[in-house]
Amino acid sequence: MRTHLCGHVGSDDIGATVTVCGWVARRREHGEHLAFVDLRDNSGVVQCVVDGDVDVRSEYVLQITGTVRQRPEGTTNENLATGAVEIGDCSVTVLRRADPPPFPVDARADEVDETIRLRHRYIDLRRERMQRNLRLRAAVNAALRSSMVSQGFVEVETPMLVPSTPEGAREFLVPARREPGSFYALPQSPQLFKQLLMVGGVDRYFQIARCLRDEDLRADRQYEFMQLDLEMSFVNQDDVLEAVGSAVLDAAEAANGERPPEIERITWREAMDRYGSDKPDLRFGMELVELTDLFAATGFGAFAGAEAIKGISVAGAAADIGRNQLDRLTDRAKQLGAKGLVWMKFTDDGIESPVAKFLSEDELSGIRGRLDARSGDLCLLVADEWMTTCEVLGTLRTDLGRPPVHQGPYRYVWVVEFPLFVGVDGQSGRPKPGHHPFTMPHPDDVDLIETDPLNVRSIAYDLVLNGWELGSGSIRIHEPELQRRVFAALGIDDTEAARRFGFFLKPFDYGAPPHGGFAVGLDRLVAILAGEDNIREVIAYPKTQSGADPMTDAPLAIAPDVLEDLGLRVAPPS
RNA sequence: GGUCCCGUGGUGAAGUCUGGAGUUCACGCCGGCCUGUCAAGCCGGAGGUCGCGGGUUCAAGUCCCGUCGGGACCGCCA
Repeated sequence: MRTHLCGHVGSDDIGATVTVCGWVARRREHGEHLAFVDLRDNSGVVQCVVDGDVDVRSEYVLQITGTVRQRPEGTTNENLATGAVEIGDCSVTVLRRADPPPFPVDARADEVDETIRLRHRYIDLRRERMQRNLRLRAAVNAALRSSMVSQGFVEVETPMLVPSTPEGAREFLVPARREPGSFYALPQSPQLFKQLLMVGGVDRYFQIARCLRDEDLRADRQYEFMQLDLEMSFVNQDDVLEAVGSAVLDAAEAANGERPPEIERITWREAMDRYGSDKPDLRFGMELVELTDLFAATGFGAFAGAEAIKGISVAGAAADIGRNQLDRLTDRAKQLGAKGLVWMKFTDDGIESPVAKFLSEDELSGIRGRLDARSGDLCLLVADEWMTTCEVLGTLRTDLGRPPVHQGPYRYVWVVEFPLFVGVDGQSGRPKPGHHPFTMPHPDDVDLIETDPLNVRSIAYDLVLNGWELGSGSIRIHEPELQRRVFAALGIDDTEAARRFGFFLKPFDYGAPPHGGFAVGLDRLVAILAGEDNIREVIAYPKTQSGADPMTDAPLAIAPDVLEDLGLRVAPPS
């Protein structure tokens, strides 16, 4: 139907007769003898000069045949890739008339209510931004797949109808028609299948896998999302990081034409200490500063005996942040679990702070020195348990200092040595698994499993980019004795383990190789590479925060006879 | 489950704090004029349940209560 794509018509084609197809992006009519039609397809826009009486409206679908020619002197359009030429002497075929679109099909739609964009997503997708994002996503996808294949990974598909397991995220359930009352679950990840592929001798598995979790949606979370999922046998942590890292850097290079530097590493403890987050954004400073030792003998009650006292310095913020905002920061700190927030403004006149009078000269000068505070800086201090102090200041750090996601540079970082257990279950009093219960403990800490579980590190690691968690993985336990000890710490005895994980662990007895793996969140990776701060912008048909699709109106009520067939009955609303 | 913000012709906004006629601006749409424009220009026109329901008031887009929808965040996401 066509000889050229609109965006590809150029000076090389001058004199040629071409046929292009596309949508009317804009038209400019100059009476009965002259009109300009900007025709758009996925490659861009080209100006066509048509007779004035052709009935052509916005978004009509046209086939245009004409002759490419240089534009007359002084009429070239620098803002258009094809702006040096135009298609003249056009004959126009209207392939489909179109109603006026509900919103402008150009950059102005960036300001349009997202519900309206999603209701008419097929129109939204015509826009350059959406086309660019979809293509970037496809390029990242292709690069990841190519990288994995070249590294010897085998692409294996795993089922979408899987057994329900009580662990982890809430699952979507699918009724089993042939067995009323029984259900499949949609996989929250291919976790158990990929580990069993290792038992099955696949050695190196990968999949660009769809995962489904029935948890509340966020800017970086959808019910359905994609992961580059992988698992490897006979490997240690370095082998996994190397494989994942080169795939991700290959993809980043494919997306932006520039290969990021090697990915640096930081331990979980250092990330918490310095950035107050297990997903540190390394693009900016404002690091947390250790102050605990300054107050070993303090007379200030709020600081006395605190496990950790830390501070951050917000350069030049003393004048900008008023009392009102400081109160809000204090509220925020309390919401996050801190007992309070101490602020200090360092000015030419000295120190302004509600607690200055409780602190000694040495303490004040110590704070100022450690935080390297200059006149005009605002310092925020928290004294609490170590974890709380770190997390609260880490959140305030990003609240106050974080650049927009599209602002470079890209700072990839591995966060390693996550704790094996995090926190304590309120009911059982037992520690809770940090990653999942099959995660390998750090070899140096194995003896602490029984004596000091909360200080056991694990061979679990995250990949972080500009403060977003891109993915996580671990080396898995493959020996039954070690697995038994970890289960014991979690309060799971042999009977319980067999009941809950038997289908998964029994195969290991037939010969599980040492193995480990990783999963990269594809939507997040693509969003950041595309400069979007919301993964919906890189998903063709995303759902709203309440899980609805304004285009199809899913989810919908189901007819009673269909439910009957599945052996289901809907309970009346309570 | 919770906190905060938003909802006004097809689209984006102003109007809401401090109640007084559906008022205004830009884009789009319809009609007319126009032979070199380019997010064309000029002239004219149409288009509204101010998300929905209730309340206060002589009077509600505006104040109060509820509800629905959207967004950001907390919880949740082993």
